[in-house]
This record gives sequence, C-alpha cells and structure tokens, in this order.
Amino acid sequence: MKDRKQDIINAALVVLREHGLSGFTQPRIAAGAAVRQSHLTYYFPTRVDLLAGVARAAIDQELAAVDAIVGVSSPQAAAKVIADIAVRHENTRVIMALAQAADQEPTLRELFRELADGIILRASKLLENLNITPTDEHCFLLHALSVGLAVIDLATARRGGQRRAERTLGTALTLLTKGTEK
Amino acid sequence: MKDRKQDIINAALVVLREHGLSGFTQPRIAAGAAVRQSHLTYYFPTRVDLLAGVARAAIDQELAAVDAIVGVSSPQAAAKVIADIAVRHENTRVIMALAQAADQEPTLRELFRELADGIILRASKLLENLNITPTDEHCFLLHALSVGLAVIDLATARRGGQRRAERTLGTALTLLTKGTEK
DNA sequence: GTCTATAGATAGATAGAC
DNA sequence: GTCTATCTATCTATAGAC
Repeated sequence: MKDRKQDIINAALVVLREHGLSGFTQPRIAAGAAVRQSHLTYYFPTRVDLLAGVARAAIDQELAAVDAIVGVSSPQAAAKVIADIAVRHENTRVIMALAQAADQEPTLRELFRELADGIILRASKLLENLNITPTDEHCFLLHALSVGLAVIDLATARRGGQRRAERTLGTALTLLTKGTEK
Repeated sequence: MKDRKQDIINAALVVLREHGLSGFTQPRIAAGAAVRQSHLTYYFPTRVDLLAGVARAAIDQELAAVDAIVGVSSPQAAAKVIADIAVRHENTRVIMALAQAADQEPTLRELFRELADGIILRASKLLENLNITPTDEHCFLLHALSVGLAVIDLATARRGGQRRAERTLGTALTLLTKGTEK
C-alpha cells in the first residue's frame, strides 16, 4: 500500500532541490512521482497547496540537517560542519525557493519564519557549547552569515568554496569568542 | 527617437525587482516596455539573451547602490547604510534572481562573479575607512552577512527588520574592530 | 532593418468517469 | 473516494509582412 500523497511530496522535494522554485511545475513533479499531472490536483487542489505541503516537509528536513551542529564543541569543528551544509547546493536551492515562496505568498511566510526560528534556536545551542554568550545578535549574525555564504557559493560556484566558507565562519566564531571574553 | 533596447531592459529590470526570476516573462516585460511580446525576440532572440542583457544593467545598478558606503567612516554609520540596502526588498529580489540565473545558466555565472567581486572591492574600501584590516576573510564575511540579512528579511518580513539588521551589522563591525586592534 | 501574426510548447485547473 | 481526459491560459519561438 502506497501513500500517494507522500510520494508526491517526496518528488516535489527532489524538484525543489534540483531546479528551485522556477522549476517547480506540476508536470515535472508528476513525472517524478510516477502519476499523472492531473492527479496532483486531487491531493493538492492548487499549486500553492502543493507548495505549502512540500514546504512543511522541506523545513523538517532542513532543520534535521542543521541538527548536525549539536554536540560540536570547538569553533573549528563548528565552522566545518556549517560550511559543509552551506556549500550543499541542493539545500541552498530549497532555502531560496522557500524564501521566494514566502515573499510571493503571504500564506507561506509563517512557514519560513518557523524555519528561521528553528535555526536560531540551534545556533543558540551551538554558541552555548562554544562558551559564547548566545545573544539575539550573535545567533542572528551566525544565521545570516550562513545563508549568505550559501547563496554566494551557489551563484559563483567557485573552486574552494567549502574552504573559503569554513575560513570565514572560523573567523566569525573566533571573533565572537574573543568579543565575549573580556 | 527612442532606444527600444534600453526601454526593454529597463522594463525587464522593473519586473525582476517586483516579481523576481519566476515572474520574468516576455509578456510581462513587453507590457512594461509598451511593445509586443514578439517584438522582444527581435532584440533578444532568446530568453537567456534577454536575461544576460538585463543582468548587465542590474549589476551596474546594484554596485551603484553599494557605492553609498563610500566615505562612511564610523561602524555605526556603516551598519545603517548597509542595513538600509539589505532591507530594500527590490534589491534582494534582483540579487536572488541573478543568483538563480547564474545557478541555472553557466553562461551567466561570470556576470554574478563580477557583481560579487565589485562588492568585495567596496567592502575592502569600507573596512579601510574604518581602520579595520581588510583581509579576504573580513571582506567576504561582510558580504555574506549582508546577503544573508537581505534574504532573511525578504522572506520573514518581520517588523523591525531594518533595526535588527543594523544592530547585527553593528555587532559584526564592532567585533571586527576589536579583533583587529590587539 | 523593424515589426507582427501565428504557431508550438507547456503550464494549471475543471468536470466528470470509474 | 480515486483517478483521468480535456479545456483554457500562458509562455517562447518562428516565419514572414512591411
């Protein structure tokens, strides 16, 4: 017994990972889920419904990926783990797709906020592990920096992007450490 | 005497600012430029050609906006100027559109790199003005942080975004200052 | 050289068959 | 309740008129 709805969502997630929001079309998703396009509209009456369903799944998946930072206790290790996530272009495409969707559809904005809050929470835990005072600014800084690194790496696709991101994150975490101890 | 080509590029820029890459369609652009859709294909045979033309103009425009940081000499003032740019959603949509286009069309990647390099150059000048050693990491950090702040603000659309971005940038610039003087 | 009518492809949504 | 044939809208590209 198959769960069609889940099949569709999984296929839609793959599409977001590979093609971003502009490639998020019913025909492509239907092909991936091995159902007919018109079949999608039974489970998800409109495109936005489908987008909301897949956003829910994408957020859970992204937060699970970010959970890799739990238990990290040195700035160097943290920089490496975050950089690894940031240069994974499939992740970045999903994030950008969610951001655009939130921008276009006010309905979906709450979902993106949930993602952002989840990341801030995890950033807070990480900073605690590193003995850095996890103020709002520090957490937000780390989040924004990671997002920016991911977007720039996706677009420039330069060699050594992973190392560059890692070094930049290392610099930031070192500065945060120094700034805290005084 | 009108310069049709320029009219079209201007209209296309407006579309990118308001709708992003997914809204970048020939009919919409043609309407904005007050010409027929099929007319566009005379000046720009394919969609990618048009995208390349408008990317060129968008980059010049974005770099001109970033030039607002020239002459700024205090961290607080710099934080404010950068935050002002970051929360201007029209700018962010253009940046994201260029990033996506670069991701999808290898042809356009070089254009995005040019934008990134231009921003890094300006970041370097800013840091010099602030008496912060403008290392590669510092410049890249500032760039990535700004991009991340912009994307997050676009997607969450939370109140007080401007102040939050400003505070975060202020924190970062303060840390950079402290980290440099030792 | 400049512009347009029209074709060809692909998207999303509906009404209705099983 | 599950699935499909089909319709309408919209997008890009071409061939050809002026």
